[in-house]
Amino acid sequence: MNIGEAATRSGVSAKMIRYYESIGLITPPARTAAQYRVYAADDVHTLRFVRRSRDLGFSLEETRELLALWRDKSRASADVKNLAMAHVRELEEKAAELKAMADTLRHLATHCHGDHRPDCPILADFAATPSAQAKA
Amino acid sequence: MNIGEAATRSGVSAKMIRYYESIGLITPPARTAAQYRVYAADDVHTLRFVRRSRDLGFSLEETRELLALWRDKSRASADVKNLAMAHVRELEEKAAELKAMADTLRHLATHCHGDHRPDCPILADFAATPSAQAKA
DNA sequence: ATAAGGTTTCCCATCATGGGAAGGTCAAGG
DNA sequence: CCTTGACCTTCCCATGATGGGAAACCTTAT
Repeated sequence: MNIGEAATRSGVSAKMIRYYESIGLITPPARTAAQYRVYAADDVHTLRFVRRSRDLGFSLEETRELLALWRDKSRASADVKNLAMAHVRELEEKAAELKAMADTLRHLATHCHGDHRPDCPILADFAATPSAQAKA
Repeated sequence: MNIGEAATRSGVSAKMIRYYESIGLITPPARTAAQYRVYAADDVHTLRFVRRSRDLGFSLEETRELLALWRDKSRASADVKNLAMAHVRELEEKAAELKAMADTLRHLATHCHGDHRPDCPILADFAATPSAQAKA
């Protein structure tokens, strides 16, 4: 199948498939006489794997490791679990950070009248010295 | 004061100060005969404002709007509040997304032995067809 | 034969930040 | 007066993952 079909089937854009190939994440497929890339069903599996990994927030470098583990039939499941749990912690940290920002801002907003008057504690906080600021 | 001192006092790197100037976020300061940028105390306030805005997850474009509102003494606080609350919702959405990813992954990991054996439901899920996957 | 649509490579843009080079400047101390 | 070191200047490049688009080529169906 051509790259377009592989893209549709895997949910990875053709643009990204070429990019993944260029950085060595996936192996270059065969080519037709006219240089068209030709993919097999198995390549679509790999692409779906990558897609899934990306959807779960793994970077391409992490995805590369996961792919290697996936292909290594003799790897220990502990290796996979460690990588996954480390990632879980990162995700949870980032989520907590965003939540903290939202909480700070929401708190500031509750003290803002939100009417036609100009004075607003949100901007006042932004302009204040760091020591006097609401904690993020 | 020179850019270095402004950077230290505001918590914005000299590199970023120059960048903010280049994109018109902040106004170009005066220069010495030798082309050194000269900042006033007020410029440091502005930089701190930007820093604070960034720390709370606003993009530079959003920061630009906030700065404009800050400087516009006649703006309605409702405008600020609307902008802030829209951002709060964005932050909370992103946080929820990350949390969902973490939950999915954590769930998959609980079913992974995490020992020397090779079989691992995490990778199995990654390789599965989308319809059969744990929900993110 | 021609048109439509797929494919190729290549370059550019995003967003916010950092790194580093090559060169100019300033202040302190010998 | 000159050197040294710490600043400053501009300019270019890199990141990470993705998209946009151009110019050229291929394929397939009419």
